[in-house]
Amino acid sequence: MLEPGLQHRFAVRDYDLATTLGCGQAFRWRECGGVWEGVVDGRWVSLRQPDADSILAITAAPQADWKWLADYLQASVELSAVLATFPDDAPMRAAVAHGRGLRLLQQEPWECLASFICSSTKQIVQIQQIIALLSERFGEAVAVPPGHAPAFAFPSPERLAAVSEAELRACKMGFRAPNLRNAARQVASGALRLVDLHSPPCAVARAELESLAGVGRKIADCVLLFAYGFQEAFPVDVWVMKALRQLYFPRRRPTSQRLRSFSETHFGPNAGYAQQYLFHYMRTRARKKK
DNA sequence: AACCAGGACACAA
DNA sequence: TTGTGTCATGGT
Repeated sequence: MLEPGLQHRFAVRDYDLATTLGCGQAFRWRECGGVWEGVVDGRWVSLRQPDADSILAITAAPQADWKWLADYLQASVELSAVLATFPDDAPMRAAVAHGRGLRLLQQEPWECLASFICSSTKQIVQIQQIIALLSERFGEAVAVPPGHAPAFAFPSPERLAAVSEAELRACKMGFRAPNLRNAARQVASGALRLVDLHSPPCAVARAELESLAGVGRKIADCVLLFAYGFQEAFPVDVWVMKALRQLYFPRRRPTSQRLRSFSETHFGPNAGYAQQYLFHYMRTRARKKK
């Protein structure tokens, strides 16, 4: 039996852990035989879902409380209430049926911002590789179970601000390196205060993020949605663009203006959540028809 | 072996 | 306002 404090059971409903951790919103999870290992807020953690009603967490160090992980997993969010706000149309029904139990996580803002700065025109497996290299090389070692391979926290903005562009490029991020370095400097210096982006309206927080080089509408929306919980943020990447064109405007040629206004009005107050279902659907449905 | 990937940006028309 | 080239790297 494990020491008390090293394990915890979260009671969940309508929660699919594998889909949630593997759907491309977070990049630090590795799955092995149904067990997912990752580092959240500098804590090594392994997760598994033995049955529909529970998620079991194991950590390497005793936890006084588990709020940090409950918040990250959004375990107490009533998913049915979210789904009820989605438009009742054929594409959305198909996407929801395909991604049962998919949840949005609540990630740490700096890690989320840095990760998505590295994400542009990269496949998810490559993003995972970049983030793994960054963490191994520049992150602090964290406590792991006895005999377990070492694990590392996501590197702080202060640490990354002190890393050379060449060292960042060596993590395979290519032309994104100067953008990450600049963002780290802005955050480390206090010029950009990420903690202050929780309070203002979404559009104001978005403008702050977009002031960074290499951060446009899409990456800003990912951070607004995945880290700050702005449910109206609707990141449009190549897959979601494909969903809009193929599923909602087949055999038409909508202007980009039209697509934008459509995506801003059609999906309701939890548009960002709906977006993640469309993204996952387009990316993983049978044989990934391109 | 081409084509594409959770883009952003400067610049052209 | 919309279209095109560029950036770096590797999966499919």
